Amino acid sequence: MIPAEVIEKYNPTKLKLPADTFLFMEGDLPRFYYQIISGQIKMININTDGKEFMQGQFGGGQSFGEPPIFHNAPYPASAKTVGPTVLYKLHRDKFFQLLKEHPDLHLELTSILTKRMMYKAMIMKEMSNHDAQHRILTFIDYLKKEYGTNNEPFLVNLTRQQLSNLLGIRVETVIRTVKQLAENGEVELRGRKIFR
Amino acid sequence: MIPAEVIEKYNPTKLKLPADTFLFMEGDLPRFYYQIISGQIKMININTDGKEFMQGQFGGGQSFGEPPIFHNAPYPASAKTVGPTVLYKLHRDKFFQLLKEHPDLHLELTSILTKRMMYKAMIMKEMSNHDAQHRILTFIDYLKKEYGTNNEPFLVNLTRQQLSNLLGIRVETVIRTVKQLAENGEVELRGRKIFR
DNA sequence: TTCTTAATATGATCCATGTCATAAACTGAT
DNA sequence: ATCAGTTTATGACATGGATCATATTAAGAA
Repeated sequence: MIPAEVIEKYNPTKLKLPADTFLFMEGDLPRFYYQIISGQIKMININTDGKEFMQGQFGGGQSFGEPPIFHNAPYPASAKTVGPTVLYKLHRDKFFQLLKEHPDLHLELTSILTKRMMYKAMIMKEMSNHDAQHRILTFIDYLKKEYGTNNEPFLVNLTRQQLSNLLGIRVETVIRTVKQLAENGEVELRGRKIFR
Repeated sequence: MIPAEVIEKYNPTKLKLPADTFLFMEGDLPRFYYQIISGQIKMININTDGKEFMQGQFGGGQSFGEPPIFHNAPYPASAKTVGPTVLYKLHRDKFFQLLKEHPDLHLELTSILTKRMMYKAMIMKEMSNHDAQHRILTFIDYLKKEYGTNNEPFLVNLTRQQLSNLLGIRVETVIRTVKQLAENGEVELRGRKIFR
């Protein structure tokens, strides 16, 4: 999001992390702005019973975990690398300075944050709807609208396990519900891949 | 949020609405920035079965419904007045101009948006936790931390119906669960009022 | 005050999803 | 090619919250 040549003027640290490593934990206080150079980060909550709920996932060029920086509030979720990941780590003070000196980038950040808010609003709405078919279908439609091209059958490039983590539904339920959706003709299964 | 003297330089309209009036509906495209002068607005989703889920509620001085403006995306929820409400209505183009000309207010907006994001993250986490007691208790603790003073017993100034709408739990369940929480000693009931 | 509406309350019943167990299919690493 | 870990799959069963019905209490309007 922040161009490399800009962020590097503010003396960020570069961080290299192996796969499946926690960068920070839910409850930690934020001190840095993070931006991914390569790799992926997921923000997750772990329930009391050890089940994972994914708040979001971010890849190359994307930043994450900004909201608590603005309030010195504890992180609402933990950040974990998905694969080997390299990222910029910029102290919050410098981050604020950067925003101040680059109004255009500040506006871009606002744009990104509002997009994530709309995503969260959608998920919350679906979660308040206790119908698994509806939840999964709406989510797939969101993905299609967001990442799909034209009217081609759209490949849902997520495992059932991931859908489970993203929607807060148990994986067995996802498996059975996807099967139902295929029987209804709402989605198409090619092998195990889900299309819509 | 935006001081009256600033916003008025951008020629906003003033809108007076009676109670229980929809300002815009889920799915509508956004054209204006809204800021409440007096009264209250709630942002809600209505499920297929007519049940209401509240995304947020806003009062005097607060703005709402900004995220879609940044993307020309449909509102993820409807806005409805709670009581008689007066608000500023500013065209999006002028709103962006205002942000550009007032970096301090832009930063304040970012701060407000990130706070709401953290709220949503918390609710999502709780919603992925299928335990009613936990959900209600965590929510009350959030309110206490946010609005409570010191260590005084904190009055949860919401009806069980409102808790139901905010958490996506049926009102009967809220009633029964609050009763359980009182029996556990987790909350105190004075009459029907909930304290913690 | 009276009327109307919303909130609270409680019991009975239902059912979709969670839970648990087990196994096969797949994937990636060594 | 082999092994370990993950994903998908399926059945049996349990259960917490949803639903439905009904009644009481409280709050706000006329």
